[in-house]
Amino acid sequence: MSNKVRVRFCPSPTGDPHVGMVRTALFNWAFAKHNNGTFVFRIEDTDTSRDSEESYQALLDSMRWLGLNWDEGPEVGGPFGPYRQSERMDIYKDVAKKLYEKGFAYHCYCTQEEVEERRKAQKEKGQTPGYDAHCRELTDSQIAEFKCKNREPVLRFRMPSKTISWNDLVRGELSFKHEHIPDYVLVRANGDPLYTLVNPTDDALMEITHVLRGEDLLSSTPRQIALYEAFKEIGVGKGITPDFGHLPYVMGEGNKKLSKRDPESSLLLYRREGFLPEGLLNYLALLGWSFGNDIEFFSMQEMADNFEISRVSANPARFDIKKCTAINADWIRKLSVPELANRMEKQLIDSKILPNSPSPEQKELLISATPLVQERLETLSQVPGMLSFFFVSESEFVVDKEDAKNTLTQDLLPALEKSVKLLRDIPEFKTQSLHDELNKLLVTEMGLKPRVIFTALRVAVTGRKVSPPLFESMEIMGRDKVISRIEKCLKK
RNA sequence: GCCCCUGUCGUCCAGUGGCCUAGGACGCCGCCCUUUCACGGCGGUAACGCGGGUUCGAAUCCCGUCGGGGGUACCA
Repeated sequence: MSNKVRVRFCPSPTGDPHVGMVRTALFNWAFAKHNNGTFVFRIEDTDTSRDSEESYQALLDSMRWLGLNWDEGPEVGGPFGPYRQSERMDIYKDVAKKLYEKGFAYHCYCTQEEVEERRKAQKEKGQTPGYDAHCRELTDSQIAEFKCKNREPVLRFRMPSKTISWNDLVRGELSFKHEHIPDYVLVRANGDPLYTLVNPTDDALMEITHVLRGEDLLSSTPRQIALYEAFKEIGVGKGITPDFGHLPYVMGEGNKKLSKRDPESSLLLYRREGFLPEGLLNYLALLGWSFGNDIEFFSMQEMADNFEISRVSANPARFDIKKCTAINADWIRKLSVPELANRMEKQLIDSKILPNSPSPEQKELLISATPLVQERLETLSQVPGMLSFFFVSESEFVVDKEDAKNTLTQDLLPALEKSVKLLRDIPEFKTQSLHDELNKLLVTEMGLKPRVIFTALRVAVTGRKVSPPLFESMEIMGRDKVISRIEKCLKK
């Protein structure tokens, strides 16, 4: 069991969770499940200036909403905890010390300005800019001199002079020459450990075997691999370097990476807009991965069963809201009626159309209305607009002005009057007989166009041109409500 | 500038030397169904960035070129 797959998802709690992040989490999750491995959830909150408790909570909440359950991590625990980096500072301090003592890292006294200036000079000469190893071999007297100037050193990693290559899980063989990977900072002058140190440290300590992360981390991989080799020497972790796989970007409109700042990248937005976690995840899975056949509609479990990392594409994918919506609509249609009704209920409560605890009658009404809208919903946010007419009281009910224009016209009033009479007398207030009788009266006898008169009735009864099927809606509402609404129109 | 990644319909994905006159999905257009809108059904639209090779044969291999993205931090 020692070669068990262990992967991690390790976001920073800064700002709202976004869809690119979800995609990364999903692929890690699927990879873990597929390989019967462990999915570790770790919080990288070492940057106190940017992290917030609020984001942290939003992160956990989002992961739970999506159903991306973790085997180890916050609130779940596990043998490698704690899983929040802010609680692991002593560990990093210790690793940094070992690195320094064994000569894998050194103190660098250069100021940021000095480094920047030399970088500029390198650029002008057409060289790869980067730290020039200035402080690699300082003498004691040089160090003493810096100390006199009250300079606090940063801790820099001593990159080995060799080409570093690895077989990327999604991109294949990759290699970087040592002159392009300068010595980099592990610990700030003020003592704060950086991502460059804490991320590999925790991966090593948590015995992570596969690192699946965004393409943006691609260029930092060689330095991490070198760090792992040092870890092996100083006994941090089990001495294994994980396999790396770099996932392509999720792009927004145009050609830019979907960043946290883009509103359309916020997971919360999609949640608010009434996307189902199933639908969103299904769509995100398609961004960079496929079964290899033409199947595009699948559950997370099916994805996990079939997830091959080698099938992940390396090219960036644009997030297409239209397709995401289409898949979401498929998922809505796939839900069972009680399940959909349940989710719609939440939506209706949130938009104040239903009270916090709906009455049994309201619940029943919702259940019977659900099949009528199931195939016309794309997102849950459309529910209130489509169903409110069922629930509002007669005094609150209003006909949409725009929709009434050109549909509820003067010349149709006689027909509506006759309809009311018919509705009052019809023995069976059921879909079929309503359809038959109204059709007979209005179309056959009065010679009206079905399209015209039924649209008028629809607007009168539901308040909208677009609504659940008319006769079904009438049956569900019941005789009194239907008649009262038509009469209301007649009075005007 | 330097380094790295990447390049098939508008978008996402399929395609790893002949099954490709390039397939599916979303979008868009048209038709059918129909009491509106949808749903569903049917059909259409539309792509291998470019130039050289290699080969009997290339979207698939090689070289070049152009384009897109990222990195080049005491960010991640």
